[in-house]
Amino acid sequence: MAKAKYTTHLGMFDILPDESPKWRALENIIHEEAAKFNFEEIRTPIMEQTELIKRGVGQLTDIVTKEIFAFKKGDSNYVLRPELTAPVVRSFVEHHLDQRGGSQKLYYIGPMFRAERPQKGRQRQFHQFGVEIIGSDDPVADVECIAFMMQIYKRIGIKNFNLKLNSVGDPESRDAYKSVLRDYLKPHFDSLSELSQKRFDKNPMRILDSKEPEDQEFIKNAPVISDHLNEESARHFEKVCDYLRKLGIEYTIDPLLVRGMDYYTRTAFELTSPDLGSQDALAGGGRYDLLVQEIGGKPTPAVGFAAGMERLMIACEELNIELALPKKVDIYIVSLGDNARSWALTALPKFREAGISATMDYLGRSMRAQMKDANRENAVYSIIVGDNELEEGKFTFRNMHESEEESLSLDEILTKLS
RNA sequence: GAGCUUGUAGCUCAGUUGGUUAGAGCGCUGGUUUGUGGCACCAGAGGCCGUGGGUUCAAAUCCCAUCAGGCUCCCCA
Repeated sequence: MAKAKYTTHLGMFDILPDESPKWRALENIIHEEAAKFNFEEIRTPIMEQTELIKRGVGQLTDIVTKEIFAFKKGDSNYVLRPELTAPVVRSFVEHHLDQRGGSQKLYYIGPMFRAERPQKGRQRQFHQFGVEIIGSDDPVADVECIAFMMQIYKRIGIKNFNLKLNSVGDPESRDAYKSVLRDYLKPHFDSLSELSQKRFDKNPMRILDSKEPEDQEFIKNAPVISDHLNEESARHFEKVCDYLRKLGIEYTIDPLLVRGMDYYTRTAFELTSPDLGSQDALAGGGRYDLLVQEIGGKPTPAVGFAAGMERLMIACEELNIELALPKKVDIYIVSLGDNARSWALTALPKFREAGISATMDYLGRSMRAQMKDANRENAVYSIIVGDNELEEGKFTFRNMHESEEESLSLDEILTKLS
């Protein structure tokens, strides 16, 4: 139907009234669980300085090189945020949040923007929730972060997933590993895919992530970073694994897990689901001990994750999980005639003040049509008002599910419902 | 950026080898005792058959172009 003159942009979608309750339900779950973890919400602007995203996410990442929506206005370069770790860190540095004391345990919910080709589970405007714990390098922080992430899926009832874990090492370990990896790949350089050849110098670890068929043979036998971690990184990683086991959180170590953002150090993890199809990552994250400094703050360790909300909802649909209860309204006032209509209008606030949801017909329809409407709106009770009822001061109070009626005054109805 | 694929009512889709006023289900509106919903029945509204061009006596149907979706690769949430 290319009939509508104005439409949403490619890959951007309206959340319509039939869908919004499940979004609110999901958001409520996130807020409630975050409160249990004592995480605090942070909200940052939809737009950031382009330079922040380039520095934070990494100049050479796909996100920055081809997926950002950026424009210039006056002397400023604006970018629609493609992720929230860099903006949260910016906020942390800008407002000296370290001065609040301790480590900052922050969470967020909101839209992100990436100019990709849309497909199932991938949109240009999509929504994430996530956590950033800034100021602790204790493995406890890594594990609390993962535990929160898992708790959301557990509470919703998504059980079918795979938590993949790896350590990408600190800079020292990583440099050592990179040269080992280059030495290993060098003899095969000409056989590598074009993309991997490009990555060879700047970021050879990303080659491990390659899905090009010609690379697979070399990836399979490549040296593994866990054999090249320095003592500190290795100990940190062991602790993380150990704590996860103690919490009963299952994981698999995936030595090939390398994440797309440049800022990750040491712990990296990804949660995938077999219910999602080709875009199977539900959530991903890791430690980024260098980012705060990169953005201009004091050296400060941090760890976080981000989870895709649309993907979570796709998984719910696959599993027939209903996030939201069916809609309903407590009272629907069916009115006949002008006097009854104005009575209805003035009765509505009395219910609402008592915490009872109440509505009426706005179209002056027939009684039958109003009853149909009450049914469609899933009214628990209807109140039928006509001239007879107005004279007697008693109204027909109908239980829509039981199909039982009684004649009551407004006060009697209110008492009955409270 | 590349490959595949689809465009017919608000939604999901039928439309036979091109042939009279383009169909169904759901949804919507009204009605079946003028004051009672869900079920059933009846009726109605709603389509430049994505757009433009071509072939033909005749095109939703064939051809070309174009636009817009969807899926996949890549990458990620």
